[in-house]
Amino acid sequence: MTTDSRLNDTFAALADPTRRAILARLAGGEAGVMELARPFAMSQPAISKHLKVLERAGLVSRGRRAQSRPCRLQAAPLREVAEWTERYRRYWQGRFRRLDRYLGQLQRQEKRHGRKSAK
Amino acid sequence: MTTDSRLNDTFAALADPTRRAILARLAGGEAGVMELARPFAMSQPAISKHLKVLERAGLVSRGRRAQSRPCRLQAAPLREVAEWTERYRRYWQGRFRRLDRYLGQLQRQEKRHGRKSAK
DNA sequence: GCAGTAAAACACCTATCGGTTATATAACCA
DNA sequence: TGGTTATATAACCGATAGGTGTTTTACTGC
Repeated sequence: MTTDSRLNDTFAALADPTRRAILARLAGGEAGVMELARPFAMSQPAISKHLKVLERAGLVSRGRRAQSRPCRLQAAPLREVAEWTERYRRYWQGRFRRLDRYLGQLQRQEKRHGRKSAK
Repeated sequence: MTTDSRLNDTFAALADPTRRAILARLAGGEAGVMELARPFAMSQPAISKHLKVLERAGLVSRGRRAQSRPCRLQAAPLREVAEWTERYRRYWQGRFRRLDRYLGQLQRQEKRHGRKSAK
């Protein structure tokens, strides 16, 4: 498993709002499937599937505690996401002013004699 | 468009290695579709589709320059990703030692009188 | 052993994804 | 005009994602 292929799974897992909400909930402590499912208008099997996706991505791990199989957050893959994103930080920060001005210029040109207003 | 729904598109766009490679290439400066397609064993329409996904996510914008429609990186959505990820930083860093010990304990218990070895 | 409960597994459906080939469009050049 | 180049669009395809309802499995407590 390369970092790159792990990023595939991680990003894919994070692309669903239900799954992000589950992670947010788990940030407050471990929880069982029923408990995780409660806030959602969704069946228990659906939540189990989401959990499996999160588990494959290494974002949650599971234990056993009576009949419950509590999930807990595993944040390591998020570190990889943060590291990947970091490489682009300078592009959204105020550096590259010269480039920004140039690009802004292009954009204005485009607007001026370009698209006739998309809806 | 809420931040949350934008994150859906952004994460989904980033979940594909071809698209991440395109972004990496664009970090070095703008490029046309043909140029972006060259390194991949993939047809030009496939690349155009990937670009449309990136464009919908606001990660690239496009100009016009003779017959070419040069793409350039728009990093703003990546900032949102970074900000979202940041909320979990403490979970992958060395803090929460107390919690970690507790969880490790649970895990050991689980191993001791748990699953009879899964395959 | 039996009843109850949490979760998983199974079978199924539909929509979307990621690719293809073929064709259309748009801008430039002769 | 007609040809060339760059890109987009359309139609199609197989695989997978994300749901559903129903059925098992695994554990607990009597």
